[in-house]
Amino acid sequence: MTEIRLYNTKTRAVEPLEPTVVPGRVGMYVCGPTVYDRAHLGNARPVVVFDVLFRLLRHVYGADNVTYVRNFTDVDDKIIARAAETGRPIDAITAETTQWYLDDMAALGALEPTEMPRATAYIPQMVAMIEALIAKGHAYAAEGHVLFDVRSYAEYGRLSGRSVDDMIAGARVEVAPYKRDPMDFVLWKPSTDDLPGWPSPWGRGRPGWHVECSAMSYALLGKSFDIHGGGNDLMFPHHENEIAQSRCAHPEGDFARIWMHNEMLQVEGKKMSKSLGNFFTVHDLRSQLSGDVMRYVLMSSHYRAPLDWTVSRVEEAKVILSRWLRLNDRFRRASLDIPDSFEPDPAILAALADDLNVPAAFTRMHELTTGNSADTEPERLVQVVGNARFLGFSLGSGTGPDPSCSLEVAVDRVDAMEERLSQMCAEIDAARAEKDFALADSIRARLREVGVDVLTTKDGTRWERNVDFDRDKAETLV
RNA sequence: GGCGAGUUGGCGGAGUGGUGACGCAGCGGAUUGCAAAUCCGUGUACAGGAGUUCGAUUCUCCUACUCGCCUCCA
Repeated sequence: MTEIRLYNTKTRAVEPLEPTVVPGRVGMYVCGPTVYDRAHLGNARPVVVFDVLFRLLRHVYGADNVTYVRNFTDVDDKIIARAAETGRPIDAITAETTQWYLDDMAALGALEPTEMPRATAYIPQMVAMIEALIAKGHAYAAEGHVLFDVRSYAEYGRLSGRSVDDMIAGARVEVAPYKRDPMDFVLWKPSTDDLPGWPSPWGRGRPGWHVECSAMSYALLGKSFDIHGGGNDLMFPHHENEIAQSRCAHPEGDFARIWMHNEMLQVEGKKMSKSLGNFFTVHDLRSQLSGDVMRYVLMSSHYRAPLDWTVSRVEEAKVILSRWLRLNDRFRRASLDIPDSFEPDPAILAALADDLNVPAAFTRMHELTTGNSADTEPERLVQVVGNARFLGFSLGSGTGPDPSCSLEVAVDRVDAMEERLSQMCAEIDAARAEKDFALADSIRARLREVGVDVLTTKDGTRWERNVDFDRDKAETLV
């Protein structure tokens, strides 16, 4: 069995994944979105990173032996603020945003996690956890709030390498009169009648930011599980607080054994922000780029290194994806299939198992997709398409500015369109035979326009889609 | 101020104690009506300094610079 090695933030070292909580089974929790707005590119990075890991885990341990939990935080002050701004009900905002998120992440080729719990469905579990923390002397109620007592947990700050005293010295903490220590954080806060709230021993209120993840991971994965992931900006305070809550509420468990953090995404060398005008949502980009191109860019540097999203990288990704797509067209033309027994390339598996070295996996893809190997064409095409799919690329089934339509619908539409494309290639051949190059070029230009490459071969003209293929435009040729 | 990450050829980006991936771009060639695609060929890179070593881009220290977190954030 492939040994998977992962960098553990907790120990600052790469270590083997040893699924021993439940032997042979892996539990993974990744912090999901707070649903109040469209997912941006930065939100997409961890989704893709942990999707690659999820795919690897499913391959190594078997799909039924991997539980991947990614939550939706649907109670939060940002959501309340959004409701106030727009005058819309909170439920409508969270439901809509949740669906947007699922659509956008699917476009990026991300598999749905095994479990996608919503925070509001776990309020009783949160209350129970808070009660346990109070009972064990790790939390206290004050003025309708319940706060976690950071001084009661000696290891507080260990994950992020900070000490409580240092952080207080940093002095950028909110000092509320009801806090025993400035670093204490809120587990529960009171809600006025106009705010979302649930009954609790401390009055009507709502959970603080961090408890939901502790409560949901405990409910779905238990007191110990293998992997916890998220962006490295969550390391402090979010993950630190999760650890404190979970370890104090369930001291008999380990909570997460391996902590993984992806580095931040930047845009053209700067932090993505609305004020800099370099802020992009996945939804925005989907009108210009295929999900595969976005996925490729997001996978093109190691997850623990910063990723700079730039125009030139997008262009480079298009070149690569076009090549893969052309090979995929040949694969389809040859009526090939990926056999059930298909095994991903050993070099790709080894690269991914080595702390998700996706760039090294791409190197192998480059070897498979370039160079002269005409004598092994069918085999090679199966390798290319099989491995690309393993890495989460849809190769055309989701390509084009409208990747959202279902595969089944797409197949029928594509068949009629493909016939037309072949017909146009025949027209080019006829024109060239009569040396009517102007006509041949004009037909070629029309094909290019919809994102189809025209290949001049000894056996006549052929078409292959490139990454700019636009299904809707191609339909107009029929 | 505290904590952390990083600095590899024009660009992107792996990796290694012993002449140094891979991709994009460029250049040359094949092919082509011209292209595109494809194929073949082509690269004086490891921030600076000191040290360890037979030998360092790879280990150690220092300097410079960049970036992130410490506040909502993936």
